[in-house]
Amino acid sequence: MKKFNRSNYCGMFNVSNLGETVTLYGWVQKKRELGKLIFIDLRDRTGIIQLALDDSADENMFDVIREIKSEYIIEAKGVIRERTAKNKNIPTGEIEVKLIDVKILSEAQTPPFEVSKVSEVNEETRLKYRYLELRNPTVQEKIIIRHKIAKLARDYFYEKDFIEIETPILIKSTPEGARDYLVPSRVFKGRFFALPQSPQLYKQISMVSGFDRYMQIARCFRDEDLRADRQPEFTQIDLEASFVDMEDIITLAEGFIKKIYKEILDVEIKTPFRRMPYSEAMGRYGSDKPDLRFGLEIVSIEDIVQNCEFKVFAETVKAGGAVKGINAKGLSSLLTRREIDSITEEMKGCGAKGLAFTKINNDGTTSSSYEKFFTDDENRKIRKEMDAENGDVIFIVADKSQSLVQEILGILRCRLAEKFGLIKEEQDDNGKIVPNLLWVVDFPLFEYDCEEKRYVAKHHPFTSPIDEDLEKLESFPEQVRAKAYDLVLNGNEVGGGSIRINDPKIQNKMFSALGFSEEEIEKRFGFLIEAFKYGVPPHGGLAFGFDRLVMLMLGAKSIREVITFPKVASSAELMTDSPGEIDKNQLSELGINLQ
RNA sequence: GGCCCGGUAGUUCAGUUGGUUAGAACGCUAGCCUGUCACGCUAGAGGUCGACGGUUCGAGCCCGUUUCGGGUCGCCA
Repeated sequence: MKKFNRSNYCGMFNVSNLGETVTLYGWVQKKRELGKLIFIDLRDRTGIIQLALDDSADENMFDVIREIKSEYIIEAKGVIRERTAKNKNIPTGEIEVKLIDVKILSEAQTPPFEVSKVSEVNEETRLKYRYLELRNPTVQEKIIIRHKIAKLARDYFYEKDFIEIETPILIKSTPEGARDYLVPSRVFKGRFFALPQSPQLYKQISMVSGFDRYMQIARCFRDEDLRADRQPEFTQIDLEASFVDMEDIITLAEGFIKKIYKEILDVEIKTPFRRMPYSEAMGRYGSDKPDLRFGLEIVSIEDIVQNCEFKVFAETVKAGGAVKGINAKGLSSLLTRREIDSITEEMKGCGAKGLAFTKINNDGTTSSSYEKFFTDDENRKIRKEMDAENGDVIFIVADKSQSLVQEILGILRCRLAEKFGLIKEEQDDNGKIVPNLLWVVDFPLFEYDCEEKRYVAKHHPFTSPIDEDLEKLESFPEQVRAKAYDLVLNGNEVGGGSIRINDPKIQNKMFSALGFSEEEIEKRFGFLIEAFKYGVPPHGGLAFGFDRLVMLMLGAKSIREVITFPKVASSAELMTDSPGEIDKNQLSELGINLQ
């Protein structure tokens, strides 16, 4: 057996290598047999190169080549030569390798689908054979770009003197926020570790320790239901720094986003990014992560309808509720009655009591679910307020909950934009699509939890209030704004953080506003409070949702595309069939008895 | 937990008002083929129509249940 050494990767050769004798390793993408002339497309992670065998080769070579099938892994030795017939569709299409020797390194069963055609295959099948799907260059490229962004993150933050610190995966459960994944303790029967939802407390402790600037590409876990952009385990680019304010963190983050877009996509992003207070985002777009690439802003019509004959609207306003709408500009010809009905049903599914509409056709005729209850004057005013003209469709939602009305209209505007292609992408000077970036700021510090009947931290309990709102912390907690900031990219939350509390008095007020007892504080966060007693620098940080960021940069439809081994909606992993069953001995060792 | 969509050869799909033996393409197998690159030609194998139950003389098709996958609302400090 000859000892071969790899010359280079398949995709790295071109006409400058003519005449070179090379040794290649790769996967057989395709074999084309034309009698005594045989071609093989050999694939590795850099591309494809054609191997050629003609009757100048000896009979043994033909015997080996005839054995070779799709996805066999081979070692091929040959000479680079110019092709007789060139293929302009592939980068190596000018050249081919005239085979001198070939060896099968691994045979392969016929794969359940063709690696080159994975885009046509059902996702369930692809995920079961994820390793085959990942052989596809387009699929593989996303994982490689993910790697490149991770490298850029390390380069960028290392350069700025951030220290990468690993924090534990087995931690203490602090049941606030998302559901924890739990890990039973063998030694302490009946007690459990939790997997971190984020390294939040550890990164703050590392500030107490004086590391000053922390970064970690951290795996996080949340036992909640999945979405197209949400997995139960995901990765954050996690940051924390001491002696900084919100502006420092925002500038730092903007520099990072600018860098990765430039390096990966050659897109020029302008800084600073736009900022918008939470109240404005909710009021105009019905979302704390508004997509500003299209209009359809929310319009309030409480003033117009408060004294109208239509009781649903008038009484809602009298009860302190909201009546608001959006104008689906120019969509009347696309929004058939059936379409409107189906949208109405969908909005009901989101919690709307109903969805009132007025469709103004291009010829000026209208159909409306509510105009008959209003005077001509009132209808005129509503249309004027909505800026409605021929070709438009007005949608109105009424509810005693202001925020529900906003949120429903927020969902509606996104659905309409998506369905009817209303999104207008901005381009940079080179015609490349620029993402729409936005900081949402001035978040409320608290939000009221109807189920628990108490205030809960909107961000987390260590988020600092805005200085000027401090005095309201006890009197009007719902009015207190936080030094928190979320980064929104094309209507997706891709990062968020805050300046933390480092004054024990404020922290205590925060806890009491949250209704925590002394014992609860001690039990949940005792170690952090204790640590802070020994001195804590002013600090704050931010975490980017790494998977989501990669997904959006690559225009992927699902976060699963940028995670090498993702989970499906039920949170199962199809390739390994996890979670798996545990045998009785393992369970009894842990002191666990299943019902 | 709610709502919506889907499951038919290995893969992607078609399958008429419910009616004989469920089709096509790609892939696969065998044979032929010296410039292919979506190679071509010939022949062939391959199906518990997701599962269970019901209606019917008869079910891939209708009904119910269930399972798996996708989307979404709730949820995700």
